[in-house]
Amino acid sequence: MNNYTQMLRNHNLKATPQRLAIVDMLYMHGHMSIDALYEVMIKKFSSISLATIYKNINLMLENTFIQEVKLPNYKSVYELTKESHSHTICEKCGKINDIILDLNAIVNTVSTLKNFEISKADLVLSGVCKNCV
Amino acid sequence: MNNYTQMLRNHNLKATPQRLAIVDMLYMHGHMSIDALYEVMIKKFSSISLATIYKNINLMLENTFIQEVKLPNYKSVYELTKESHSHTICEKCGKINDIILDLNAIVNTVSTLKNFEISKADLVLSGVCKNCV
DNA sequence: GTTTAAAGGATAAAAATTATCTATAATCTT
DNA sequence: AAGATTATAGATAATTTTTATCCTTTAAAC
Ligand SMILES: [Mn+2]
Ligand SMILES: [Mn+2]
Ligand SMILES: [Zn+2]
Ligand SMILES: [Zn+2]
Repeated sequence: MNNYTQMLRNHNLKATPQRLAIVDMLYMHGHMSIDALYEVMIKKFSSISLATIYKNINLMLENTFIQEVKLPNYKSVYELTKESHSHTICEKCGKINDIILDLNAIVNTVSTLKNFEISKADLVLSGVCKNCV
Repeated sequence: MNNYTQMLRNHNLKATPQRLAIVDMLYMHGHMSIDALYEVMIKKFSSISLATIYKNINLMLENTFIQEVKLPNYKSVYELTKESHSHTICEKCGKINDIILDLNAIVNTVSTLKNFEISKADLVLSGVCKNCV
């Protein structure tokens, strides 16, 4: 019994094959839109319903198993929750990459300057990746 | 003839009252969702169609008169294009604020480190504003 | 004022997301 | 291991969001 099975059960969620496959796909592909997820899932479960994808994505979001990443000009993608990080997205090829950046300086500046208690910083850097120049 | 009239005409867009009102509302309110915009517009134009809002928002986005701001847990809001800036959003009251931050250090780091040519940096800081602590 | 091209409003259509319902499968209990 | 219990998958409908179409009106050019 793998750790995602256990993790799901700890939240009173049944470890169904569909659910574990979603987690698996997100683990393998990194960032996936609803459509992309449905496309790969239908190959494994020929009769899976799109509603099942939505229901599970929303459930996993509520339980913070996964995170939504909102991107300029693109549809949202979803990823397994991991260490807080930023994203780059290539405007040419659409490739999304994780990047761990130290935003403490900025966060602290804003906290003191604006008296704003920051709990989360979402940063997306758009541009052109090295493969597309 | 105000400057937005001229600006629209320069892009071969007719300066209709509806269009100018949208610009006006965005100027006054700062950041508005489609729904919020429709709500205030219907007060001025009792028979305005929601389609008109969508059509104009999309048109103005294409012409970069306005920008879309994607926020975690909220619907997108739109604002007049101005100097590049970041946003704070209060998780308690939903208030969105502009904040001008120097992201050059980070942008440069990523550019050289990852060979990624950055054209835009979208940063949203979520937390609790001073009025909501 | 007349012309013409674009835009507004009404409405339908399409796309995206959520809700409902029932059979089934996962987990719990014994 | 068998039976009881409960959540969930899948089918489908409903709702919500966004876009397209069509015709009339209006802004801008002449
Ligand atoms: Mn990521
Ligand atoms: Mn802003
Ligand atoms: Zn690329
Ligand atoms: Zn607040």
